[in-house]
Amino acid sequence: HVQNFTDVDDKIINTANKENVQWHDICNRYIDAYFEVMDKLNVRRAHIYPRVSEHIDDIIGTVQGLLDNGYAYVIDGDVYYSVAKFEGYGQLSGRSLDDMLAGARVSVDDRKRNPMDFALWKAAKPGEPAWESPWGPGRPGWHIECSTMSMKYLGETFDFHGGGSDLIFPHHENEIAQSEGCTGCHPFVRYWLHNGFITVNEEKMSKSLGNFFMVIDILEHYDPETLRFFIVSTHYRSPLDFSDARLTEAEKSLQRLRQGKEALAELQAMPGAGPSASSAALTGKVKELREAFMEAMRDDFNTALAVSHMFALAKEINIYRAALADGGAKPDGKLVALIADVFAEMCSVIGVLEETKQAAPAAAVSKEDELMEIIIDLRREARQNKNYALADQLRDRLGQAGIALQDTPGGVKWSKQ
RNA sequence: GGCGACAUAGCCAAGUGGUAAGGCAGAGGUCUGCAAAACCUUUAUCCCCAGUUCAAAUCUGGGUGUCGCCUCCA
Repeated sequence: HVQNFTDVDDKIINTANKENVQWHDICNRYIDAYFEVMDKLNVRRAHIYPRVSEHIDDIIGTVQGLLDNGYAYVIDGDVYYSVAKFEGYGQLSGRSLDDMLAGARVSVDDRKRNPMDFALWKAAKPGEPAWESPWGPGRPGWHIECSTMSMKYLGETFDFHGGGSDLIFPHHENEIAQSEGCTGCHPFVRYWLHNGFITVNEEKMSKSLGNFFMVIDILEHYDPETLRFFIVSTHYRSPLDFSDARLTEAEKSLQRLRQGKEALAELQAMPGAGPSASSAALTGKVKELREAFMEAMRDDFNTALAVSHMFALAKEINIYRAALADGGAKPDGKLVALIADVFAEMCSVIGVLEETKQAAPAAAVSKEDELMEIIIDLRREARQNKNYALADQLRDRLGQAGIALQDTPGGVKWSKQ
């Protein structure tokens, strides 16, 4: 699982110039914040996080390959991709070059052979970071990095490529053209996974519309688990409308599963007995629910359907417990163990109500540890208040003192260098 | 204007040919001194019109509505 960071782009450069800091400081700030939030949401880490700035040579290699194969041309230190040369251009987004030109509202750069041609390499401008290349100093275009880095770590063809559905055109379309044009290998990607938008009041959440809010802000009002459950409650391809009412609803739904888990804990605490006719029937039912859950997940990650089987399991637990209470009987020990396994497995797949990780045995906490904890807390608070200057300052000064901070799934860790 | 997606109960949301999962809210019930909490039960014929089929929410055509892409955001 590879997830890349675009740490070279116009917005970063502009922000760095405005704040009079290095562009990579801006990147580190946001990458840190990203990890912090994803960890809270219980999002598992990818295996590799490549950055554009660390793969310039690879990117130059891809551009050169496209030039060699006749898919690209150089103009004044810029390198452009010639879309007309790539036969399958438009296939992913279901539009032809003619369609695009008919509806185009793009201002035409008459140096380009075709209005739809896009930049692979941009000649350097004053005040911008630049790298040497065979075409002069410059920086990568906006699509090439994804082709280069994904293929470097995953191969010329790989199984899944994700991204928002707004990236289908032109970004993913261009990725295909670049990758297949360079390698001659088809397909570049076997399955595309395009997620729907988060909307606010039925409108796409975006920076340009100004109607966005940040996860860190939402987490001031809702548990990370609630937010996660809310997101999972609909299929990933569908749009998801954000509102307090929806989140409150998710919170209540999740509460129902928590109750089921508590009822299960009660059953586990009771002395077990052997199987009975009714427990045999329930055992079959539980196995069916497990299979149905897995089948839903196998079918293009149908989380909404999968979750419904969790509710069904919770209901069975409640009914079983109630029946035992009425009759004063003991639960079937093997059945209870099965239910616990299945429930835990479902929770693990969905990423909610997981068993809290066994806390490390309370080792002697040194004064140093305590102090660092205070500093890390302060930095977290600064970030939450969007005081990034202070947060960065804290990190930098620790760095000067030879102490490195690192984001990990368990929180921020520190180490002496 | 070009291209595409979607339209299911009060709300959210599964379901790609065979008589509509689930959650929230609502209603009824169990429990409780009352109440709350919790649990159980319960609530739709699938935007409109026409067509294909023994059979359609699911396929086809037309209409209406909503959203998205067509931007150096990647």
